[in-house]
Amino acid sequence: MAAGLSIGALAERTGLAVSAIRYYEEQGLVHPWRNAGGQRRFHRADIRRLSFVMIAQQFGFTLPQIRAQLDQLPGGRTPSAADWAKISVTFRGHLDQRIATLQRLRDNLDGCIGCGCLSLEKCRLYNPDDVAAAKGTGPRYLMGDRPDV
Amino acid sequence: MAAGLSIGALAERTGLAVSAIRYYEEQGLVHPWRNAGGQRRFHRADIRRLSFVMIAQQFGFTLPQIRAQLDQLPGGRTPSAADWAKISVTFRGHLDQRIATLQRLRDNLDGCIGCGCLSLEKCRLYNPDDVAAAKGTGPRYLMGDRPDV
DNA sequence: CTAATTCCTCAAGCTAACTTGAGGTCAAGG
DNA sequence: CCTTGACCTCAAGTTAGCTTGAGGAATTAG
Repeated sequence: MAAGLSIGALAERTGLAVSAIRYYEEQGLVHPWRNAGGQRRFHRADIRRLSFVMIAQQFGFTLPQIRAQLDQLPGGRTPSAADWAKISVTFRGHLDQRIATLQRLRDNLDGCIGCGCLSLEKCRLYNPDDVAAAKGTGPRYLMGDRPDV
Repeated sequence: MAAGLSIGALAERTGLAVSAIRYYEEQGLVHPWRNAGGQRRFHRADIRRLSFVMIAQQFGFTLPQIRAQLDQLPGGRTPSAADWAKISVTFRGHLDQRIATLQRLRDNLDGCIGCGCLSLEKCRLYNPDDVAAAKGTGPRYLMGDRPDV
């Protein structure tokens, strides 16, 4: 024991699939070392790291975005509560933005209910400033509420 | 003229790519007819239909979900303003739900800032009731804020 | 009438975030 | 020591929402 967690143990602690953890390593979200036999060993702090990944995903962040956040954690030592709190504050900001955007959309919708104008050029919903308009040609993944890190 | 819009014309009016419109037809979101030469012809009302699709996507709806909404429009005649307004009301409901969910998440986050507990089992963020917990094995597409039509 | 557009149908490719499978190695219990 | 179970790598498959390309037909402008 105490020689680090195996990938299976980490999977059990986090609820993630083993394959998912391997994938996260590939994406630079965790950095396990290898034991003599070539198997991955993880710090216990990686439980927290992966939990953060799961939460951030629920908030709509992509893995590269999450990686950027995690990269701000100290490299040498185990991250402290204060380190995590700093990241949480950033998070809170993004959350506030998303809520505000949705509320603006809702208000616009309210203005449109009843008028049935949904498709008119004048309609603010049709081309809201909020939403990153026309990425390229089509509406490819333009989900307006993706946090824009 | 007046014999229906060509796919190119519709693309120009909506800002969508021609390929996207063909794809939407395949998904049952629009139902063009064919002219003598086999080319697609669209109703002018389809501009509105496609605009609705774009807006709904910004709200995070999937194409099947959007289709379900559109299928509620009258089949025989051109949808009236009242028909569209009815759909808008449904929309408004989903929006309200999403906003409420995000606000709950934010409140939970506030409770966690400073304590650095992000990964503890006790943390409400770690396993919020709101979020459809563990779909299957991994966190595959569990974005909590997808409207759950 | 002809050349340039536009349109048609497939089939295949793309991105994100993983999963599944094949074929083989390592570790732990009896 | 041997067997079982956990682990390894690498390639390919999955879903959503489209795009791109090939090869060919229809429409339209001059």
